Amino acid sequence: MSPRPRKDERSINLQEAIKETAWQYIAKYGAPALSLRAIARALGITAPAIYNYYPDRDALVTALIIDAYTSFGDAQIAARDAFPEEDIIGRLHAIGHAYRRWALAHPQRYQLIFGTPVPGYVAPMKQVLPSAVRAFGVLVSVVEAARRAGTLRADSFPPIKPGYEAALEEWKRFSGDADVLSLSVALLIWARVHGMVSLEIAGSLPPFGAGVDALYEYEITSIERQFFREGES
Amino acid sequence: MSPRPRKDERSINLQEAIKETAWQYIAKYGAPALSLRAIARALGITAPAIYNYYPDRDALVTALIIDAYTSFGDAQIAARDAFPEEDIIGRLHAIGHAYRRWALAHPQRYQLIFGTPVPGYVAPMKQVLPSAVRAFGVLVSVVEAARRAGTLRADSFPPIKPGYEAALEEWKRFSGDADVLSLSVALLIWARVHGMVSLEIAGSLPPFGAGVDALYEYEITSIERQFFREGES
DNA sequence: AAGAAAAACAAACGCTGTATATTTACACCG
DNA sequence: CGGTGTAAATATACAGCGTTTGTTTTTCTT
Repeated sequence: MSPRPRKDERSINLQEAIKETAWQYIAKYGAPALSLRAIARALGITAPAIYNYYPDRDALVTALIIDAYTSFGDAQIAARDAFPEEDIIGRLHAIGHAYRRWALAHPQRYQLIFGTPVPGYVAPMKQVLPSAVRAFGVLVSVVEAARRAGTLRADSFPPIKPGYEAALEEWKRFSGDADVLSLSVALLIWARVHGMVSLEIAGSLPPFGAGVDALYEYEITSIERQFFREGES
Repeated sequence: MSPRPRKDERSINLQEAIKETAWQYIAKYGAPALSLRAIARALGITAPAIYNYYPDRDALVTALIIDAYTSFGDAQIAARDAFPEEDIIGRLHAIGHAYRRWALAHPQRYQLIFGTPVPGYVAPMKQVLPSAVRAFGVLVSVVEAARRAGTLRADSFPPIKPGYEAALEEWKRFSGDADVLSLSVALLIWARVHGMVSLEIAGSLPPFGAGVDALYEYEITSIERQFFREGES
């Protein structure tokens, strides 16, 4: 009846060790090649033993995705907080470049998050959403700060259909009770950045070489010019 | 010594039938779940028989991707040619919406093209590039037409590093010998459109409902306003 | 008719995720 | 201190996968 904690050291370590080994394999051979048996082999255990820590492969993938989102969010939070609260353009710039830098540094993680890396897998929103919202809430918070400061240039922004406030509760919690407008603008910015980064990671871009840097920088500043007024300093 | 054409009817039919069945399976269960054995089962043949038509699964996937690109390109060409050559904004608008319409109508094909749908698969550029270039050459051609007409607003566009002309030969063939500037602008537009569409298809967008339509329309017109001057009519 | 080549097949190999049943080892309680 | 319950790891097994190999059937050319 009473849940009996075992030695607890090895157990928890194994749970983490499984994820760690999984990351190594993903980094080496790509996310879709993830194999429970290979992980078990590397850890010196048998494949079914993993089922003591994750009910099935999808659960492991979910855990990996959450970890990836957390790392992704950390990177963006750090980038944002490197600039003072009032320097909205500075924060935006930093976030945009941190986004690409993280994605290029961990392309497999990025594809694990946004791609369809595993055959039958669909991410369970309930578990993933919090960490995802935390990561994208960073951008939302800065946009919202601009809106509050009156430097958000979004007069002609299309009115988004109402009636989905409930679904966005979680977003608001992590982004300082952002307005729906800020959320929409952030969404569009996110889409632009994701578009370029995902194409670059997938190798779908022509061999522009170092030119991609310039193109990305141009896109970031385009976004800033389109949506943000200079703050009165 | 002499290559002997067989009855040719059944053979070619089977080659096409394999692709057709593959599409049905992809539509039903998604691209990553593609299985040679399942295809063979549906066709009433054995799995190794497929190897007479495609050397391995990757070759089949490549053929499918090329077909998808062709269909994708057809849709964009049709959209463009529905407007007269001088109506550049009209053509851009049509292409943009045709892009999303095709992607939403064939999400699996879209992910097959841009995602990493099959475990160990990497698309062989040599075979895929022509059909890919044909599809994106449509946008490039319209941007180039604007440049020639003097309505392309890209003064502040970043200078892309030179030295990659050779790699872009193919692009030029399909886009009316487009200038490098047109190519770069088209690339940025493509990235923006792809960003929003890919997020929508992946289900990563919040449940904006019909609001996505408005958001997409806004993004399209934003692109037009940023990069294109009204033609003197 | 004879020979060559293409197409299909049957069987097998090694791999995968997963289910089941069994053994081992630890933690607690009387 | 010994018994007991539970968690963790195991061995075994199943069905499915892509692919290889060797063999047989079919079909066309000469």
